[in-house]
Amino acid sequence: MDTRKKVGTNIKNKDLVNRKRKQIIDGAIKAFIAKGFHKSTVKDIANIAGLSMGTLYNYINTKEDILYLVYDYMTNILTEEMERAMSGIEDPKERLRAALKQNANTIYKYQDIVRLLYRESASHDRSTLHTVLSRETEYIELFECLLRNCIDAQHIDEDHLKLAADILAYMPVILPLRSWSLKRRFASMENAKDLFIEHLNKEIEFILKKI
Amino acid sequence: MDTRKKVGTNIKNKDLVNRKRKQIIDGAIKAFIAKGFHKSTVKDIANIAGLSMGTLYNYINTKEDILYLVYDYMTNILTEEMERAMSGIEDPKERLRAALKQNANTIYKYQDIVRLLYRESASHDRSTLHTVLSRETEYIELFECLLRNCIDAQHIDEDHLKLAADILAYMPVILPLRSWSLKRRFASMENAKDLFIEHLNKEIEFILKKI
Amino acid sequence: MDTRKKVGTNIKNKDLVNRKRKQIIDGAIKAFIAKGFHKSTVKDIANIAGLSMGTLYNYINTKEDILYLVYDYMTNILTEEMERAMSGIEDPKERLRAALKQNANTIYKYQDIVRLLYRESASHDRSTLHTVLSRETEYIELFECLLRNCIDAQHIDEDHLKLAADILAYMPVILPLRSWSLKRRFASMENAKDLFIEHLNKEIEFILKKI
Amino acid sequence: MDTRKKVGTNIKNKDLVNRKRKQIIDGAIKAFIAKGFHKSTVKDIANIAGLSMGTLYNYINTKEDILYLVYDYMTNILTEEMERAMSGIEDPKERLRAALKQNANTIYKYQDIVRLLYRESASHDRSTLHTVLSRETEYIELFECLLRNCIDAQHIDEDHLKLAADILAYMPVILPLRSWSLKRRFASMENAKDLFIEHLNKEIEFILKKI
DNA sequence: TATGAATGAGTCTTCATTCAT
DNA sequence: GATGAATGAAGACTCATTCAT
Repeated sequence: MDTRKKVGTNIKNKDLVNRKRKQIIDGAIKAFIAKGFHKSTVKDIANIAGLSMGTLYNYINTKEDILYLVYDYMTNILTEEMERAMSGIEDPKERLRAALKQNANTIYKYQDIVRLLYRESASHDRSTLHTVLSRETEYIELFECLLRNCIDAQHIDEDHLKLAADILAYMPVILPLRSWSLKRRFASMENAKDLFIEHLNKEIEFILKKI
Repeated sequence: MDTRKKVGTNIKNKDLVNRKRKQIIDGAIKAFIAKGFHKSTVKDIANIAGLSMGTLYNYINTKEDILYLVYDYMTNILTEEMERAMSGIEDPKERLRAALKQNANTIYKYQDIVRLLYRESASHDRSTLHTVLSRETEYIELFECLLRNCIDAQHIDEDHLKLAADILAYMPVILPLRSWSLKRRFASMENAKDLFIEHLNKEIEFILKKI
Repeated sequence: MDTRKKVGTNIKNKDLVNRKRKQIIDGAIKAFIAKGFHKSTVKDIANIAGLSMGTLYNYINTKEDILYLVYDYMTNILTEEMERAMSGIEDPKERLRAALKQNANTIYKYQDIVRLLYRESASHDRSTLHTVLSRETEYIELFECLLRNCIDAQHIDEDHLKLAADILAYMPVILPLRSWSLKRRFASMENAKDLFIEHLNKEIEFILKKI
Repeated sequence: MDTRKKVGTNIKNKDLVNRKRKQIIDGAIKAFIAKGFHKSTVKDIANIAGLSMGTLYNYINTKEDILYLVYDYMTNILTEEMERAMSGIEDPKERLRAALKQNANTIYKYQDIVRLLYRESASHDRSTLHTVLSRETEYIELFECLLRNCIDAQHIDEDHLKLAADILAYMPVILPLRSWSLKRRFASMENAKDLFIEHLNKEIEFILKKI
């Protein structure tokens, strides 16, 4: 599975590429959050990123590349934060707990970006979309693996295990996707998030029993 | 709260408006599923709907109106199907079960449209977005009401009740939003859906205990 | 010179045609004054006139016909009012005075329409434009004739006579064309008009001497 | 009073903006004279100006901006030519004479543009129209000032002074607005213009006496 | 490498006119 | 004669991408 995609550039200096791309990503996130992908023009993005159009296009090939850079950036954060949260923990159940909690927290912290990426998932071109979906599956399988380690191998019901992984990985996305109603129905978004993590903890217990 | 929006038209004959709009909705759904909202031109939509551009514009004011018509259509289906599923059932718990099951089944049946509407939710103009989000909240409150009837009034923890409603209403959306990975990770989408509904049933039990 | 133009119609009944056309003219004037010729749609005009589009088009062939109907209506008023004002007056100088005064007063009274017709004079189609300009010349020649009767035939300087006619016919158009600044620079438009007519009277004297 | 309007542009290089706008103005004048403002498409204008549509739109925001650019161009010419004509002249009456003569000559020289601007004055958007009318008033006040200097302050009748300014500023517009009939009624347009200026000279004398 | 002006295909929307009922 | 729905050509404007400097 090809779960990475190379974005083309004219520039030789790798370091420079990384620095400028970070600038592009930051600008794009601001632009996309403000206006969405389609309503943000490449010029908007360049302006917010503090680059000229020509320079911007030295580091990408198409507007869609920018969306992918943001996607890649966010996915890396999610993965890294989760690994950081689990590092040093040995107990499988504790690892699972730590991973899920961190996952929810990261999604909450970056909710604007996550919401954006979900909404704009149809804006990737066909080949990028494949990469994105593959990477999503990879991410779910990570939870599947964590779950598997918590259960006696003989008793595993594969289907239930997979569904559990899917559901656990997916649920925190409620925070960005329903933030509007959550904000209105709870004291604050923070409050909703805390209640949700509390619920998630019980859910883990419940789910492990059912597999 | 204004949870409906009137779409403007030049046409006086109300019946005709309804008939033609159904045609527009059907065409738009096909077009949007094939290419997404932005990549579908108004001409595409008109052609697929079997109308001329001029005629199409006699029944709407802007391209975004078309998206709203689709949204309205789908929301009505969800509500009506749910009401149909509960009709005749008295027991609160059975009503809840029936509603949730039907909700999941409808979302599954119309997964292409639901996925579409989630993805294009950023394409509504500001005022329409407000309508859409208000209506979503209204929908969640419906589940809140169903849950409330299952629980002894004295023991209700309002926050947990609300969160439960949010989660239950939201969970089936996993079917359209993660269909790609579900398809790949399970025998079939149908299979994933059945497993999911099975899980949902247990989840109800679990959640009712926790409130 | 063809100083009239026939506007086509499907309708046989002449009386009906006249009645409906008056309705169209009234509606069109309201529409044109409010939005100008180009920004008024045929539908606007039909609505204001209290007709359906289909009916409207039974009495005209093109949108430009409507403008011509208004033009024709206004030109007839100008001519008739002037004739009425002169009727019974024998003395050439008095006839001239009466004509010029009435001309200014009519232009003032219908300033919105006159302004409109001047502004939209480029909107007539080529052949209609010819009619309009011919009719304008005819109108100026009317003043030429009135002037001629005031002067001893032997002393007439043809060029000065013609210029005098042009200027006298043209000057009152200052009222609609500069109404904006006149309103701001004088106590009222009415006041500006009175001053103007006063000036015109002296001007006649002055001009007659110079010819 | 805000008698200038800034037209928006994407281009940073001010010099370039001025050069390209002159090109646009020249092209627009040709197009508008040939077909009028409404019948000239933006593409027509761009083509005649030797620009691509995209480039054209880098120097303006709307089609109406083009009309305003032409208006601004013509108004500047009128003002500058008049100032040039008066420069070095001290005697108030001679200054007035020089100004009025130059005004008539400039209007005659640019009669196509002046006619155009009068006809299309309704095509400006609301806020631009205000600018245009304010600037017109400013222009009239210039004549008012010149007249005032010719008269003994004690004897000034303000109303007559203002009306005189209005009339003198307005009269030469007869040349473009009635050019069609003037051409037909006089040996040539040139001839009509000369007769008109001769008349204007006598008119000045007459008017100064009456104030 | 950086810049920003140039490009023109592509899109939404309008509206004068026609025509079936 | 009256109605109003249907039509589609036409036009203003946008914007991703390129390229000369």
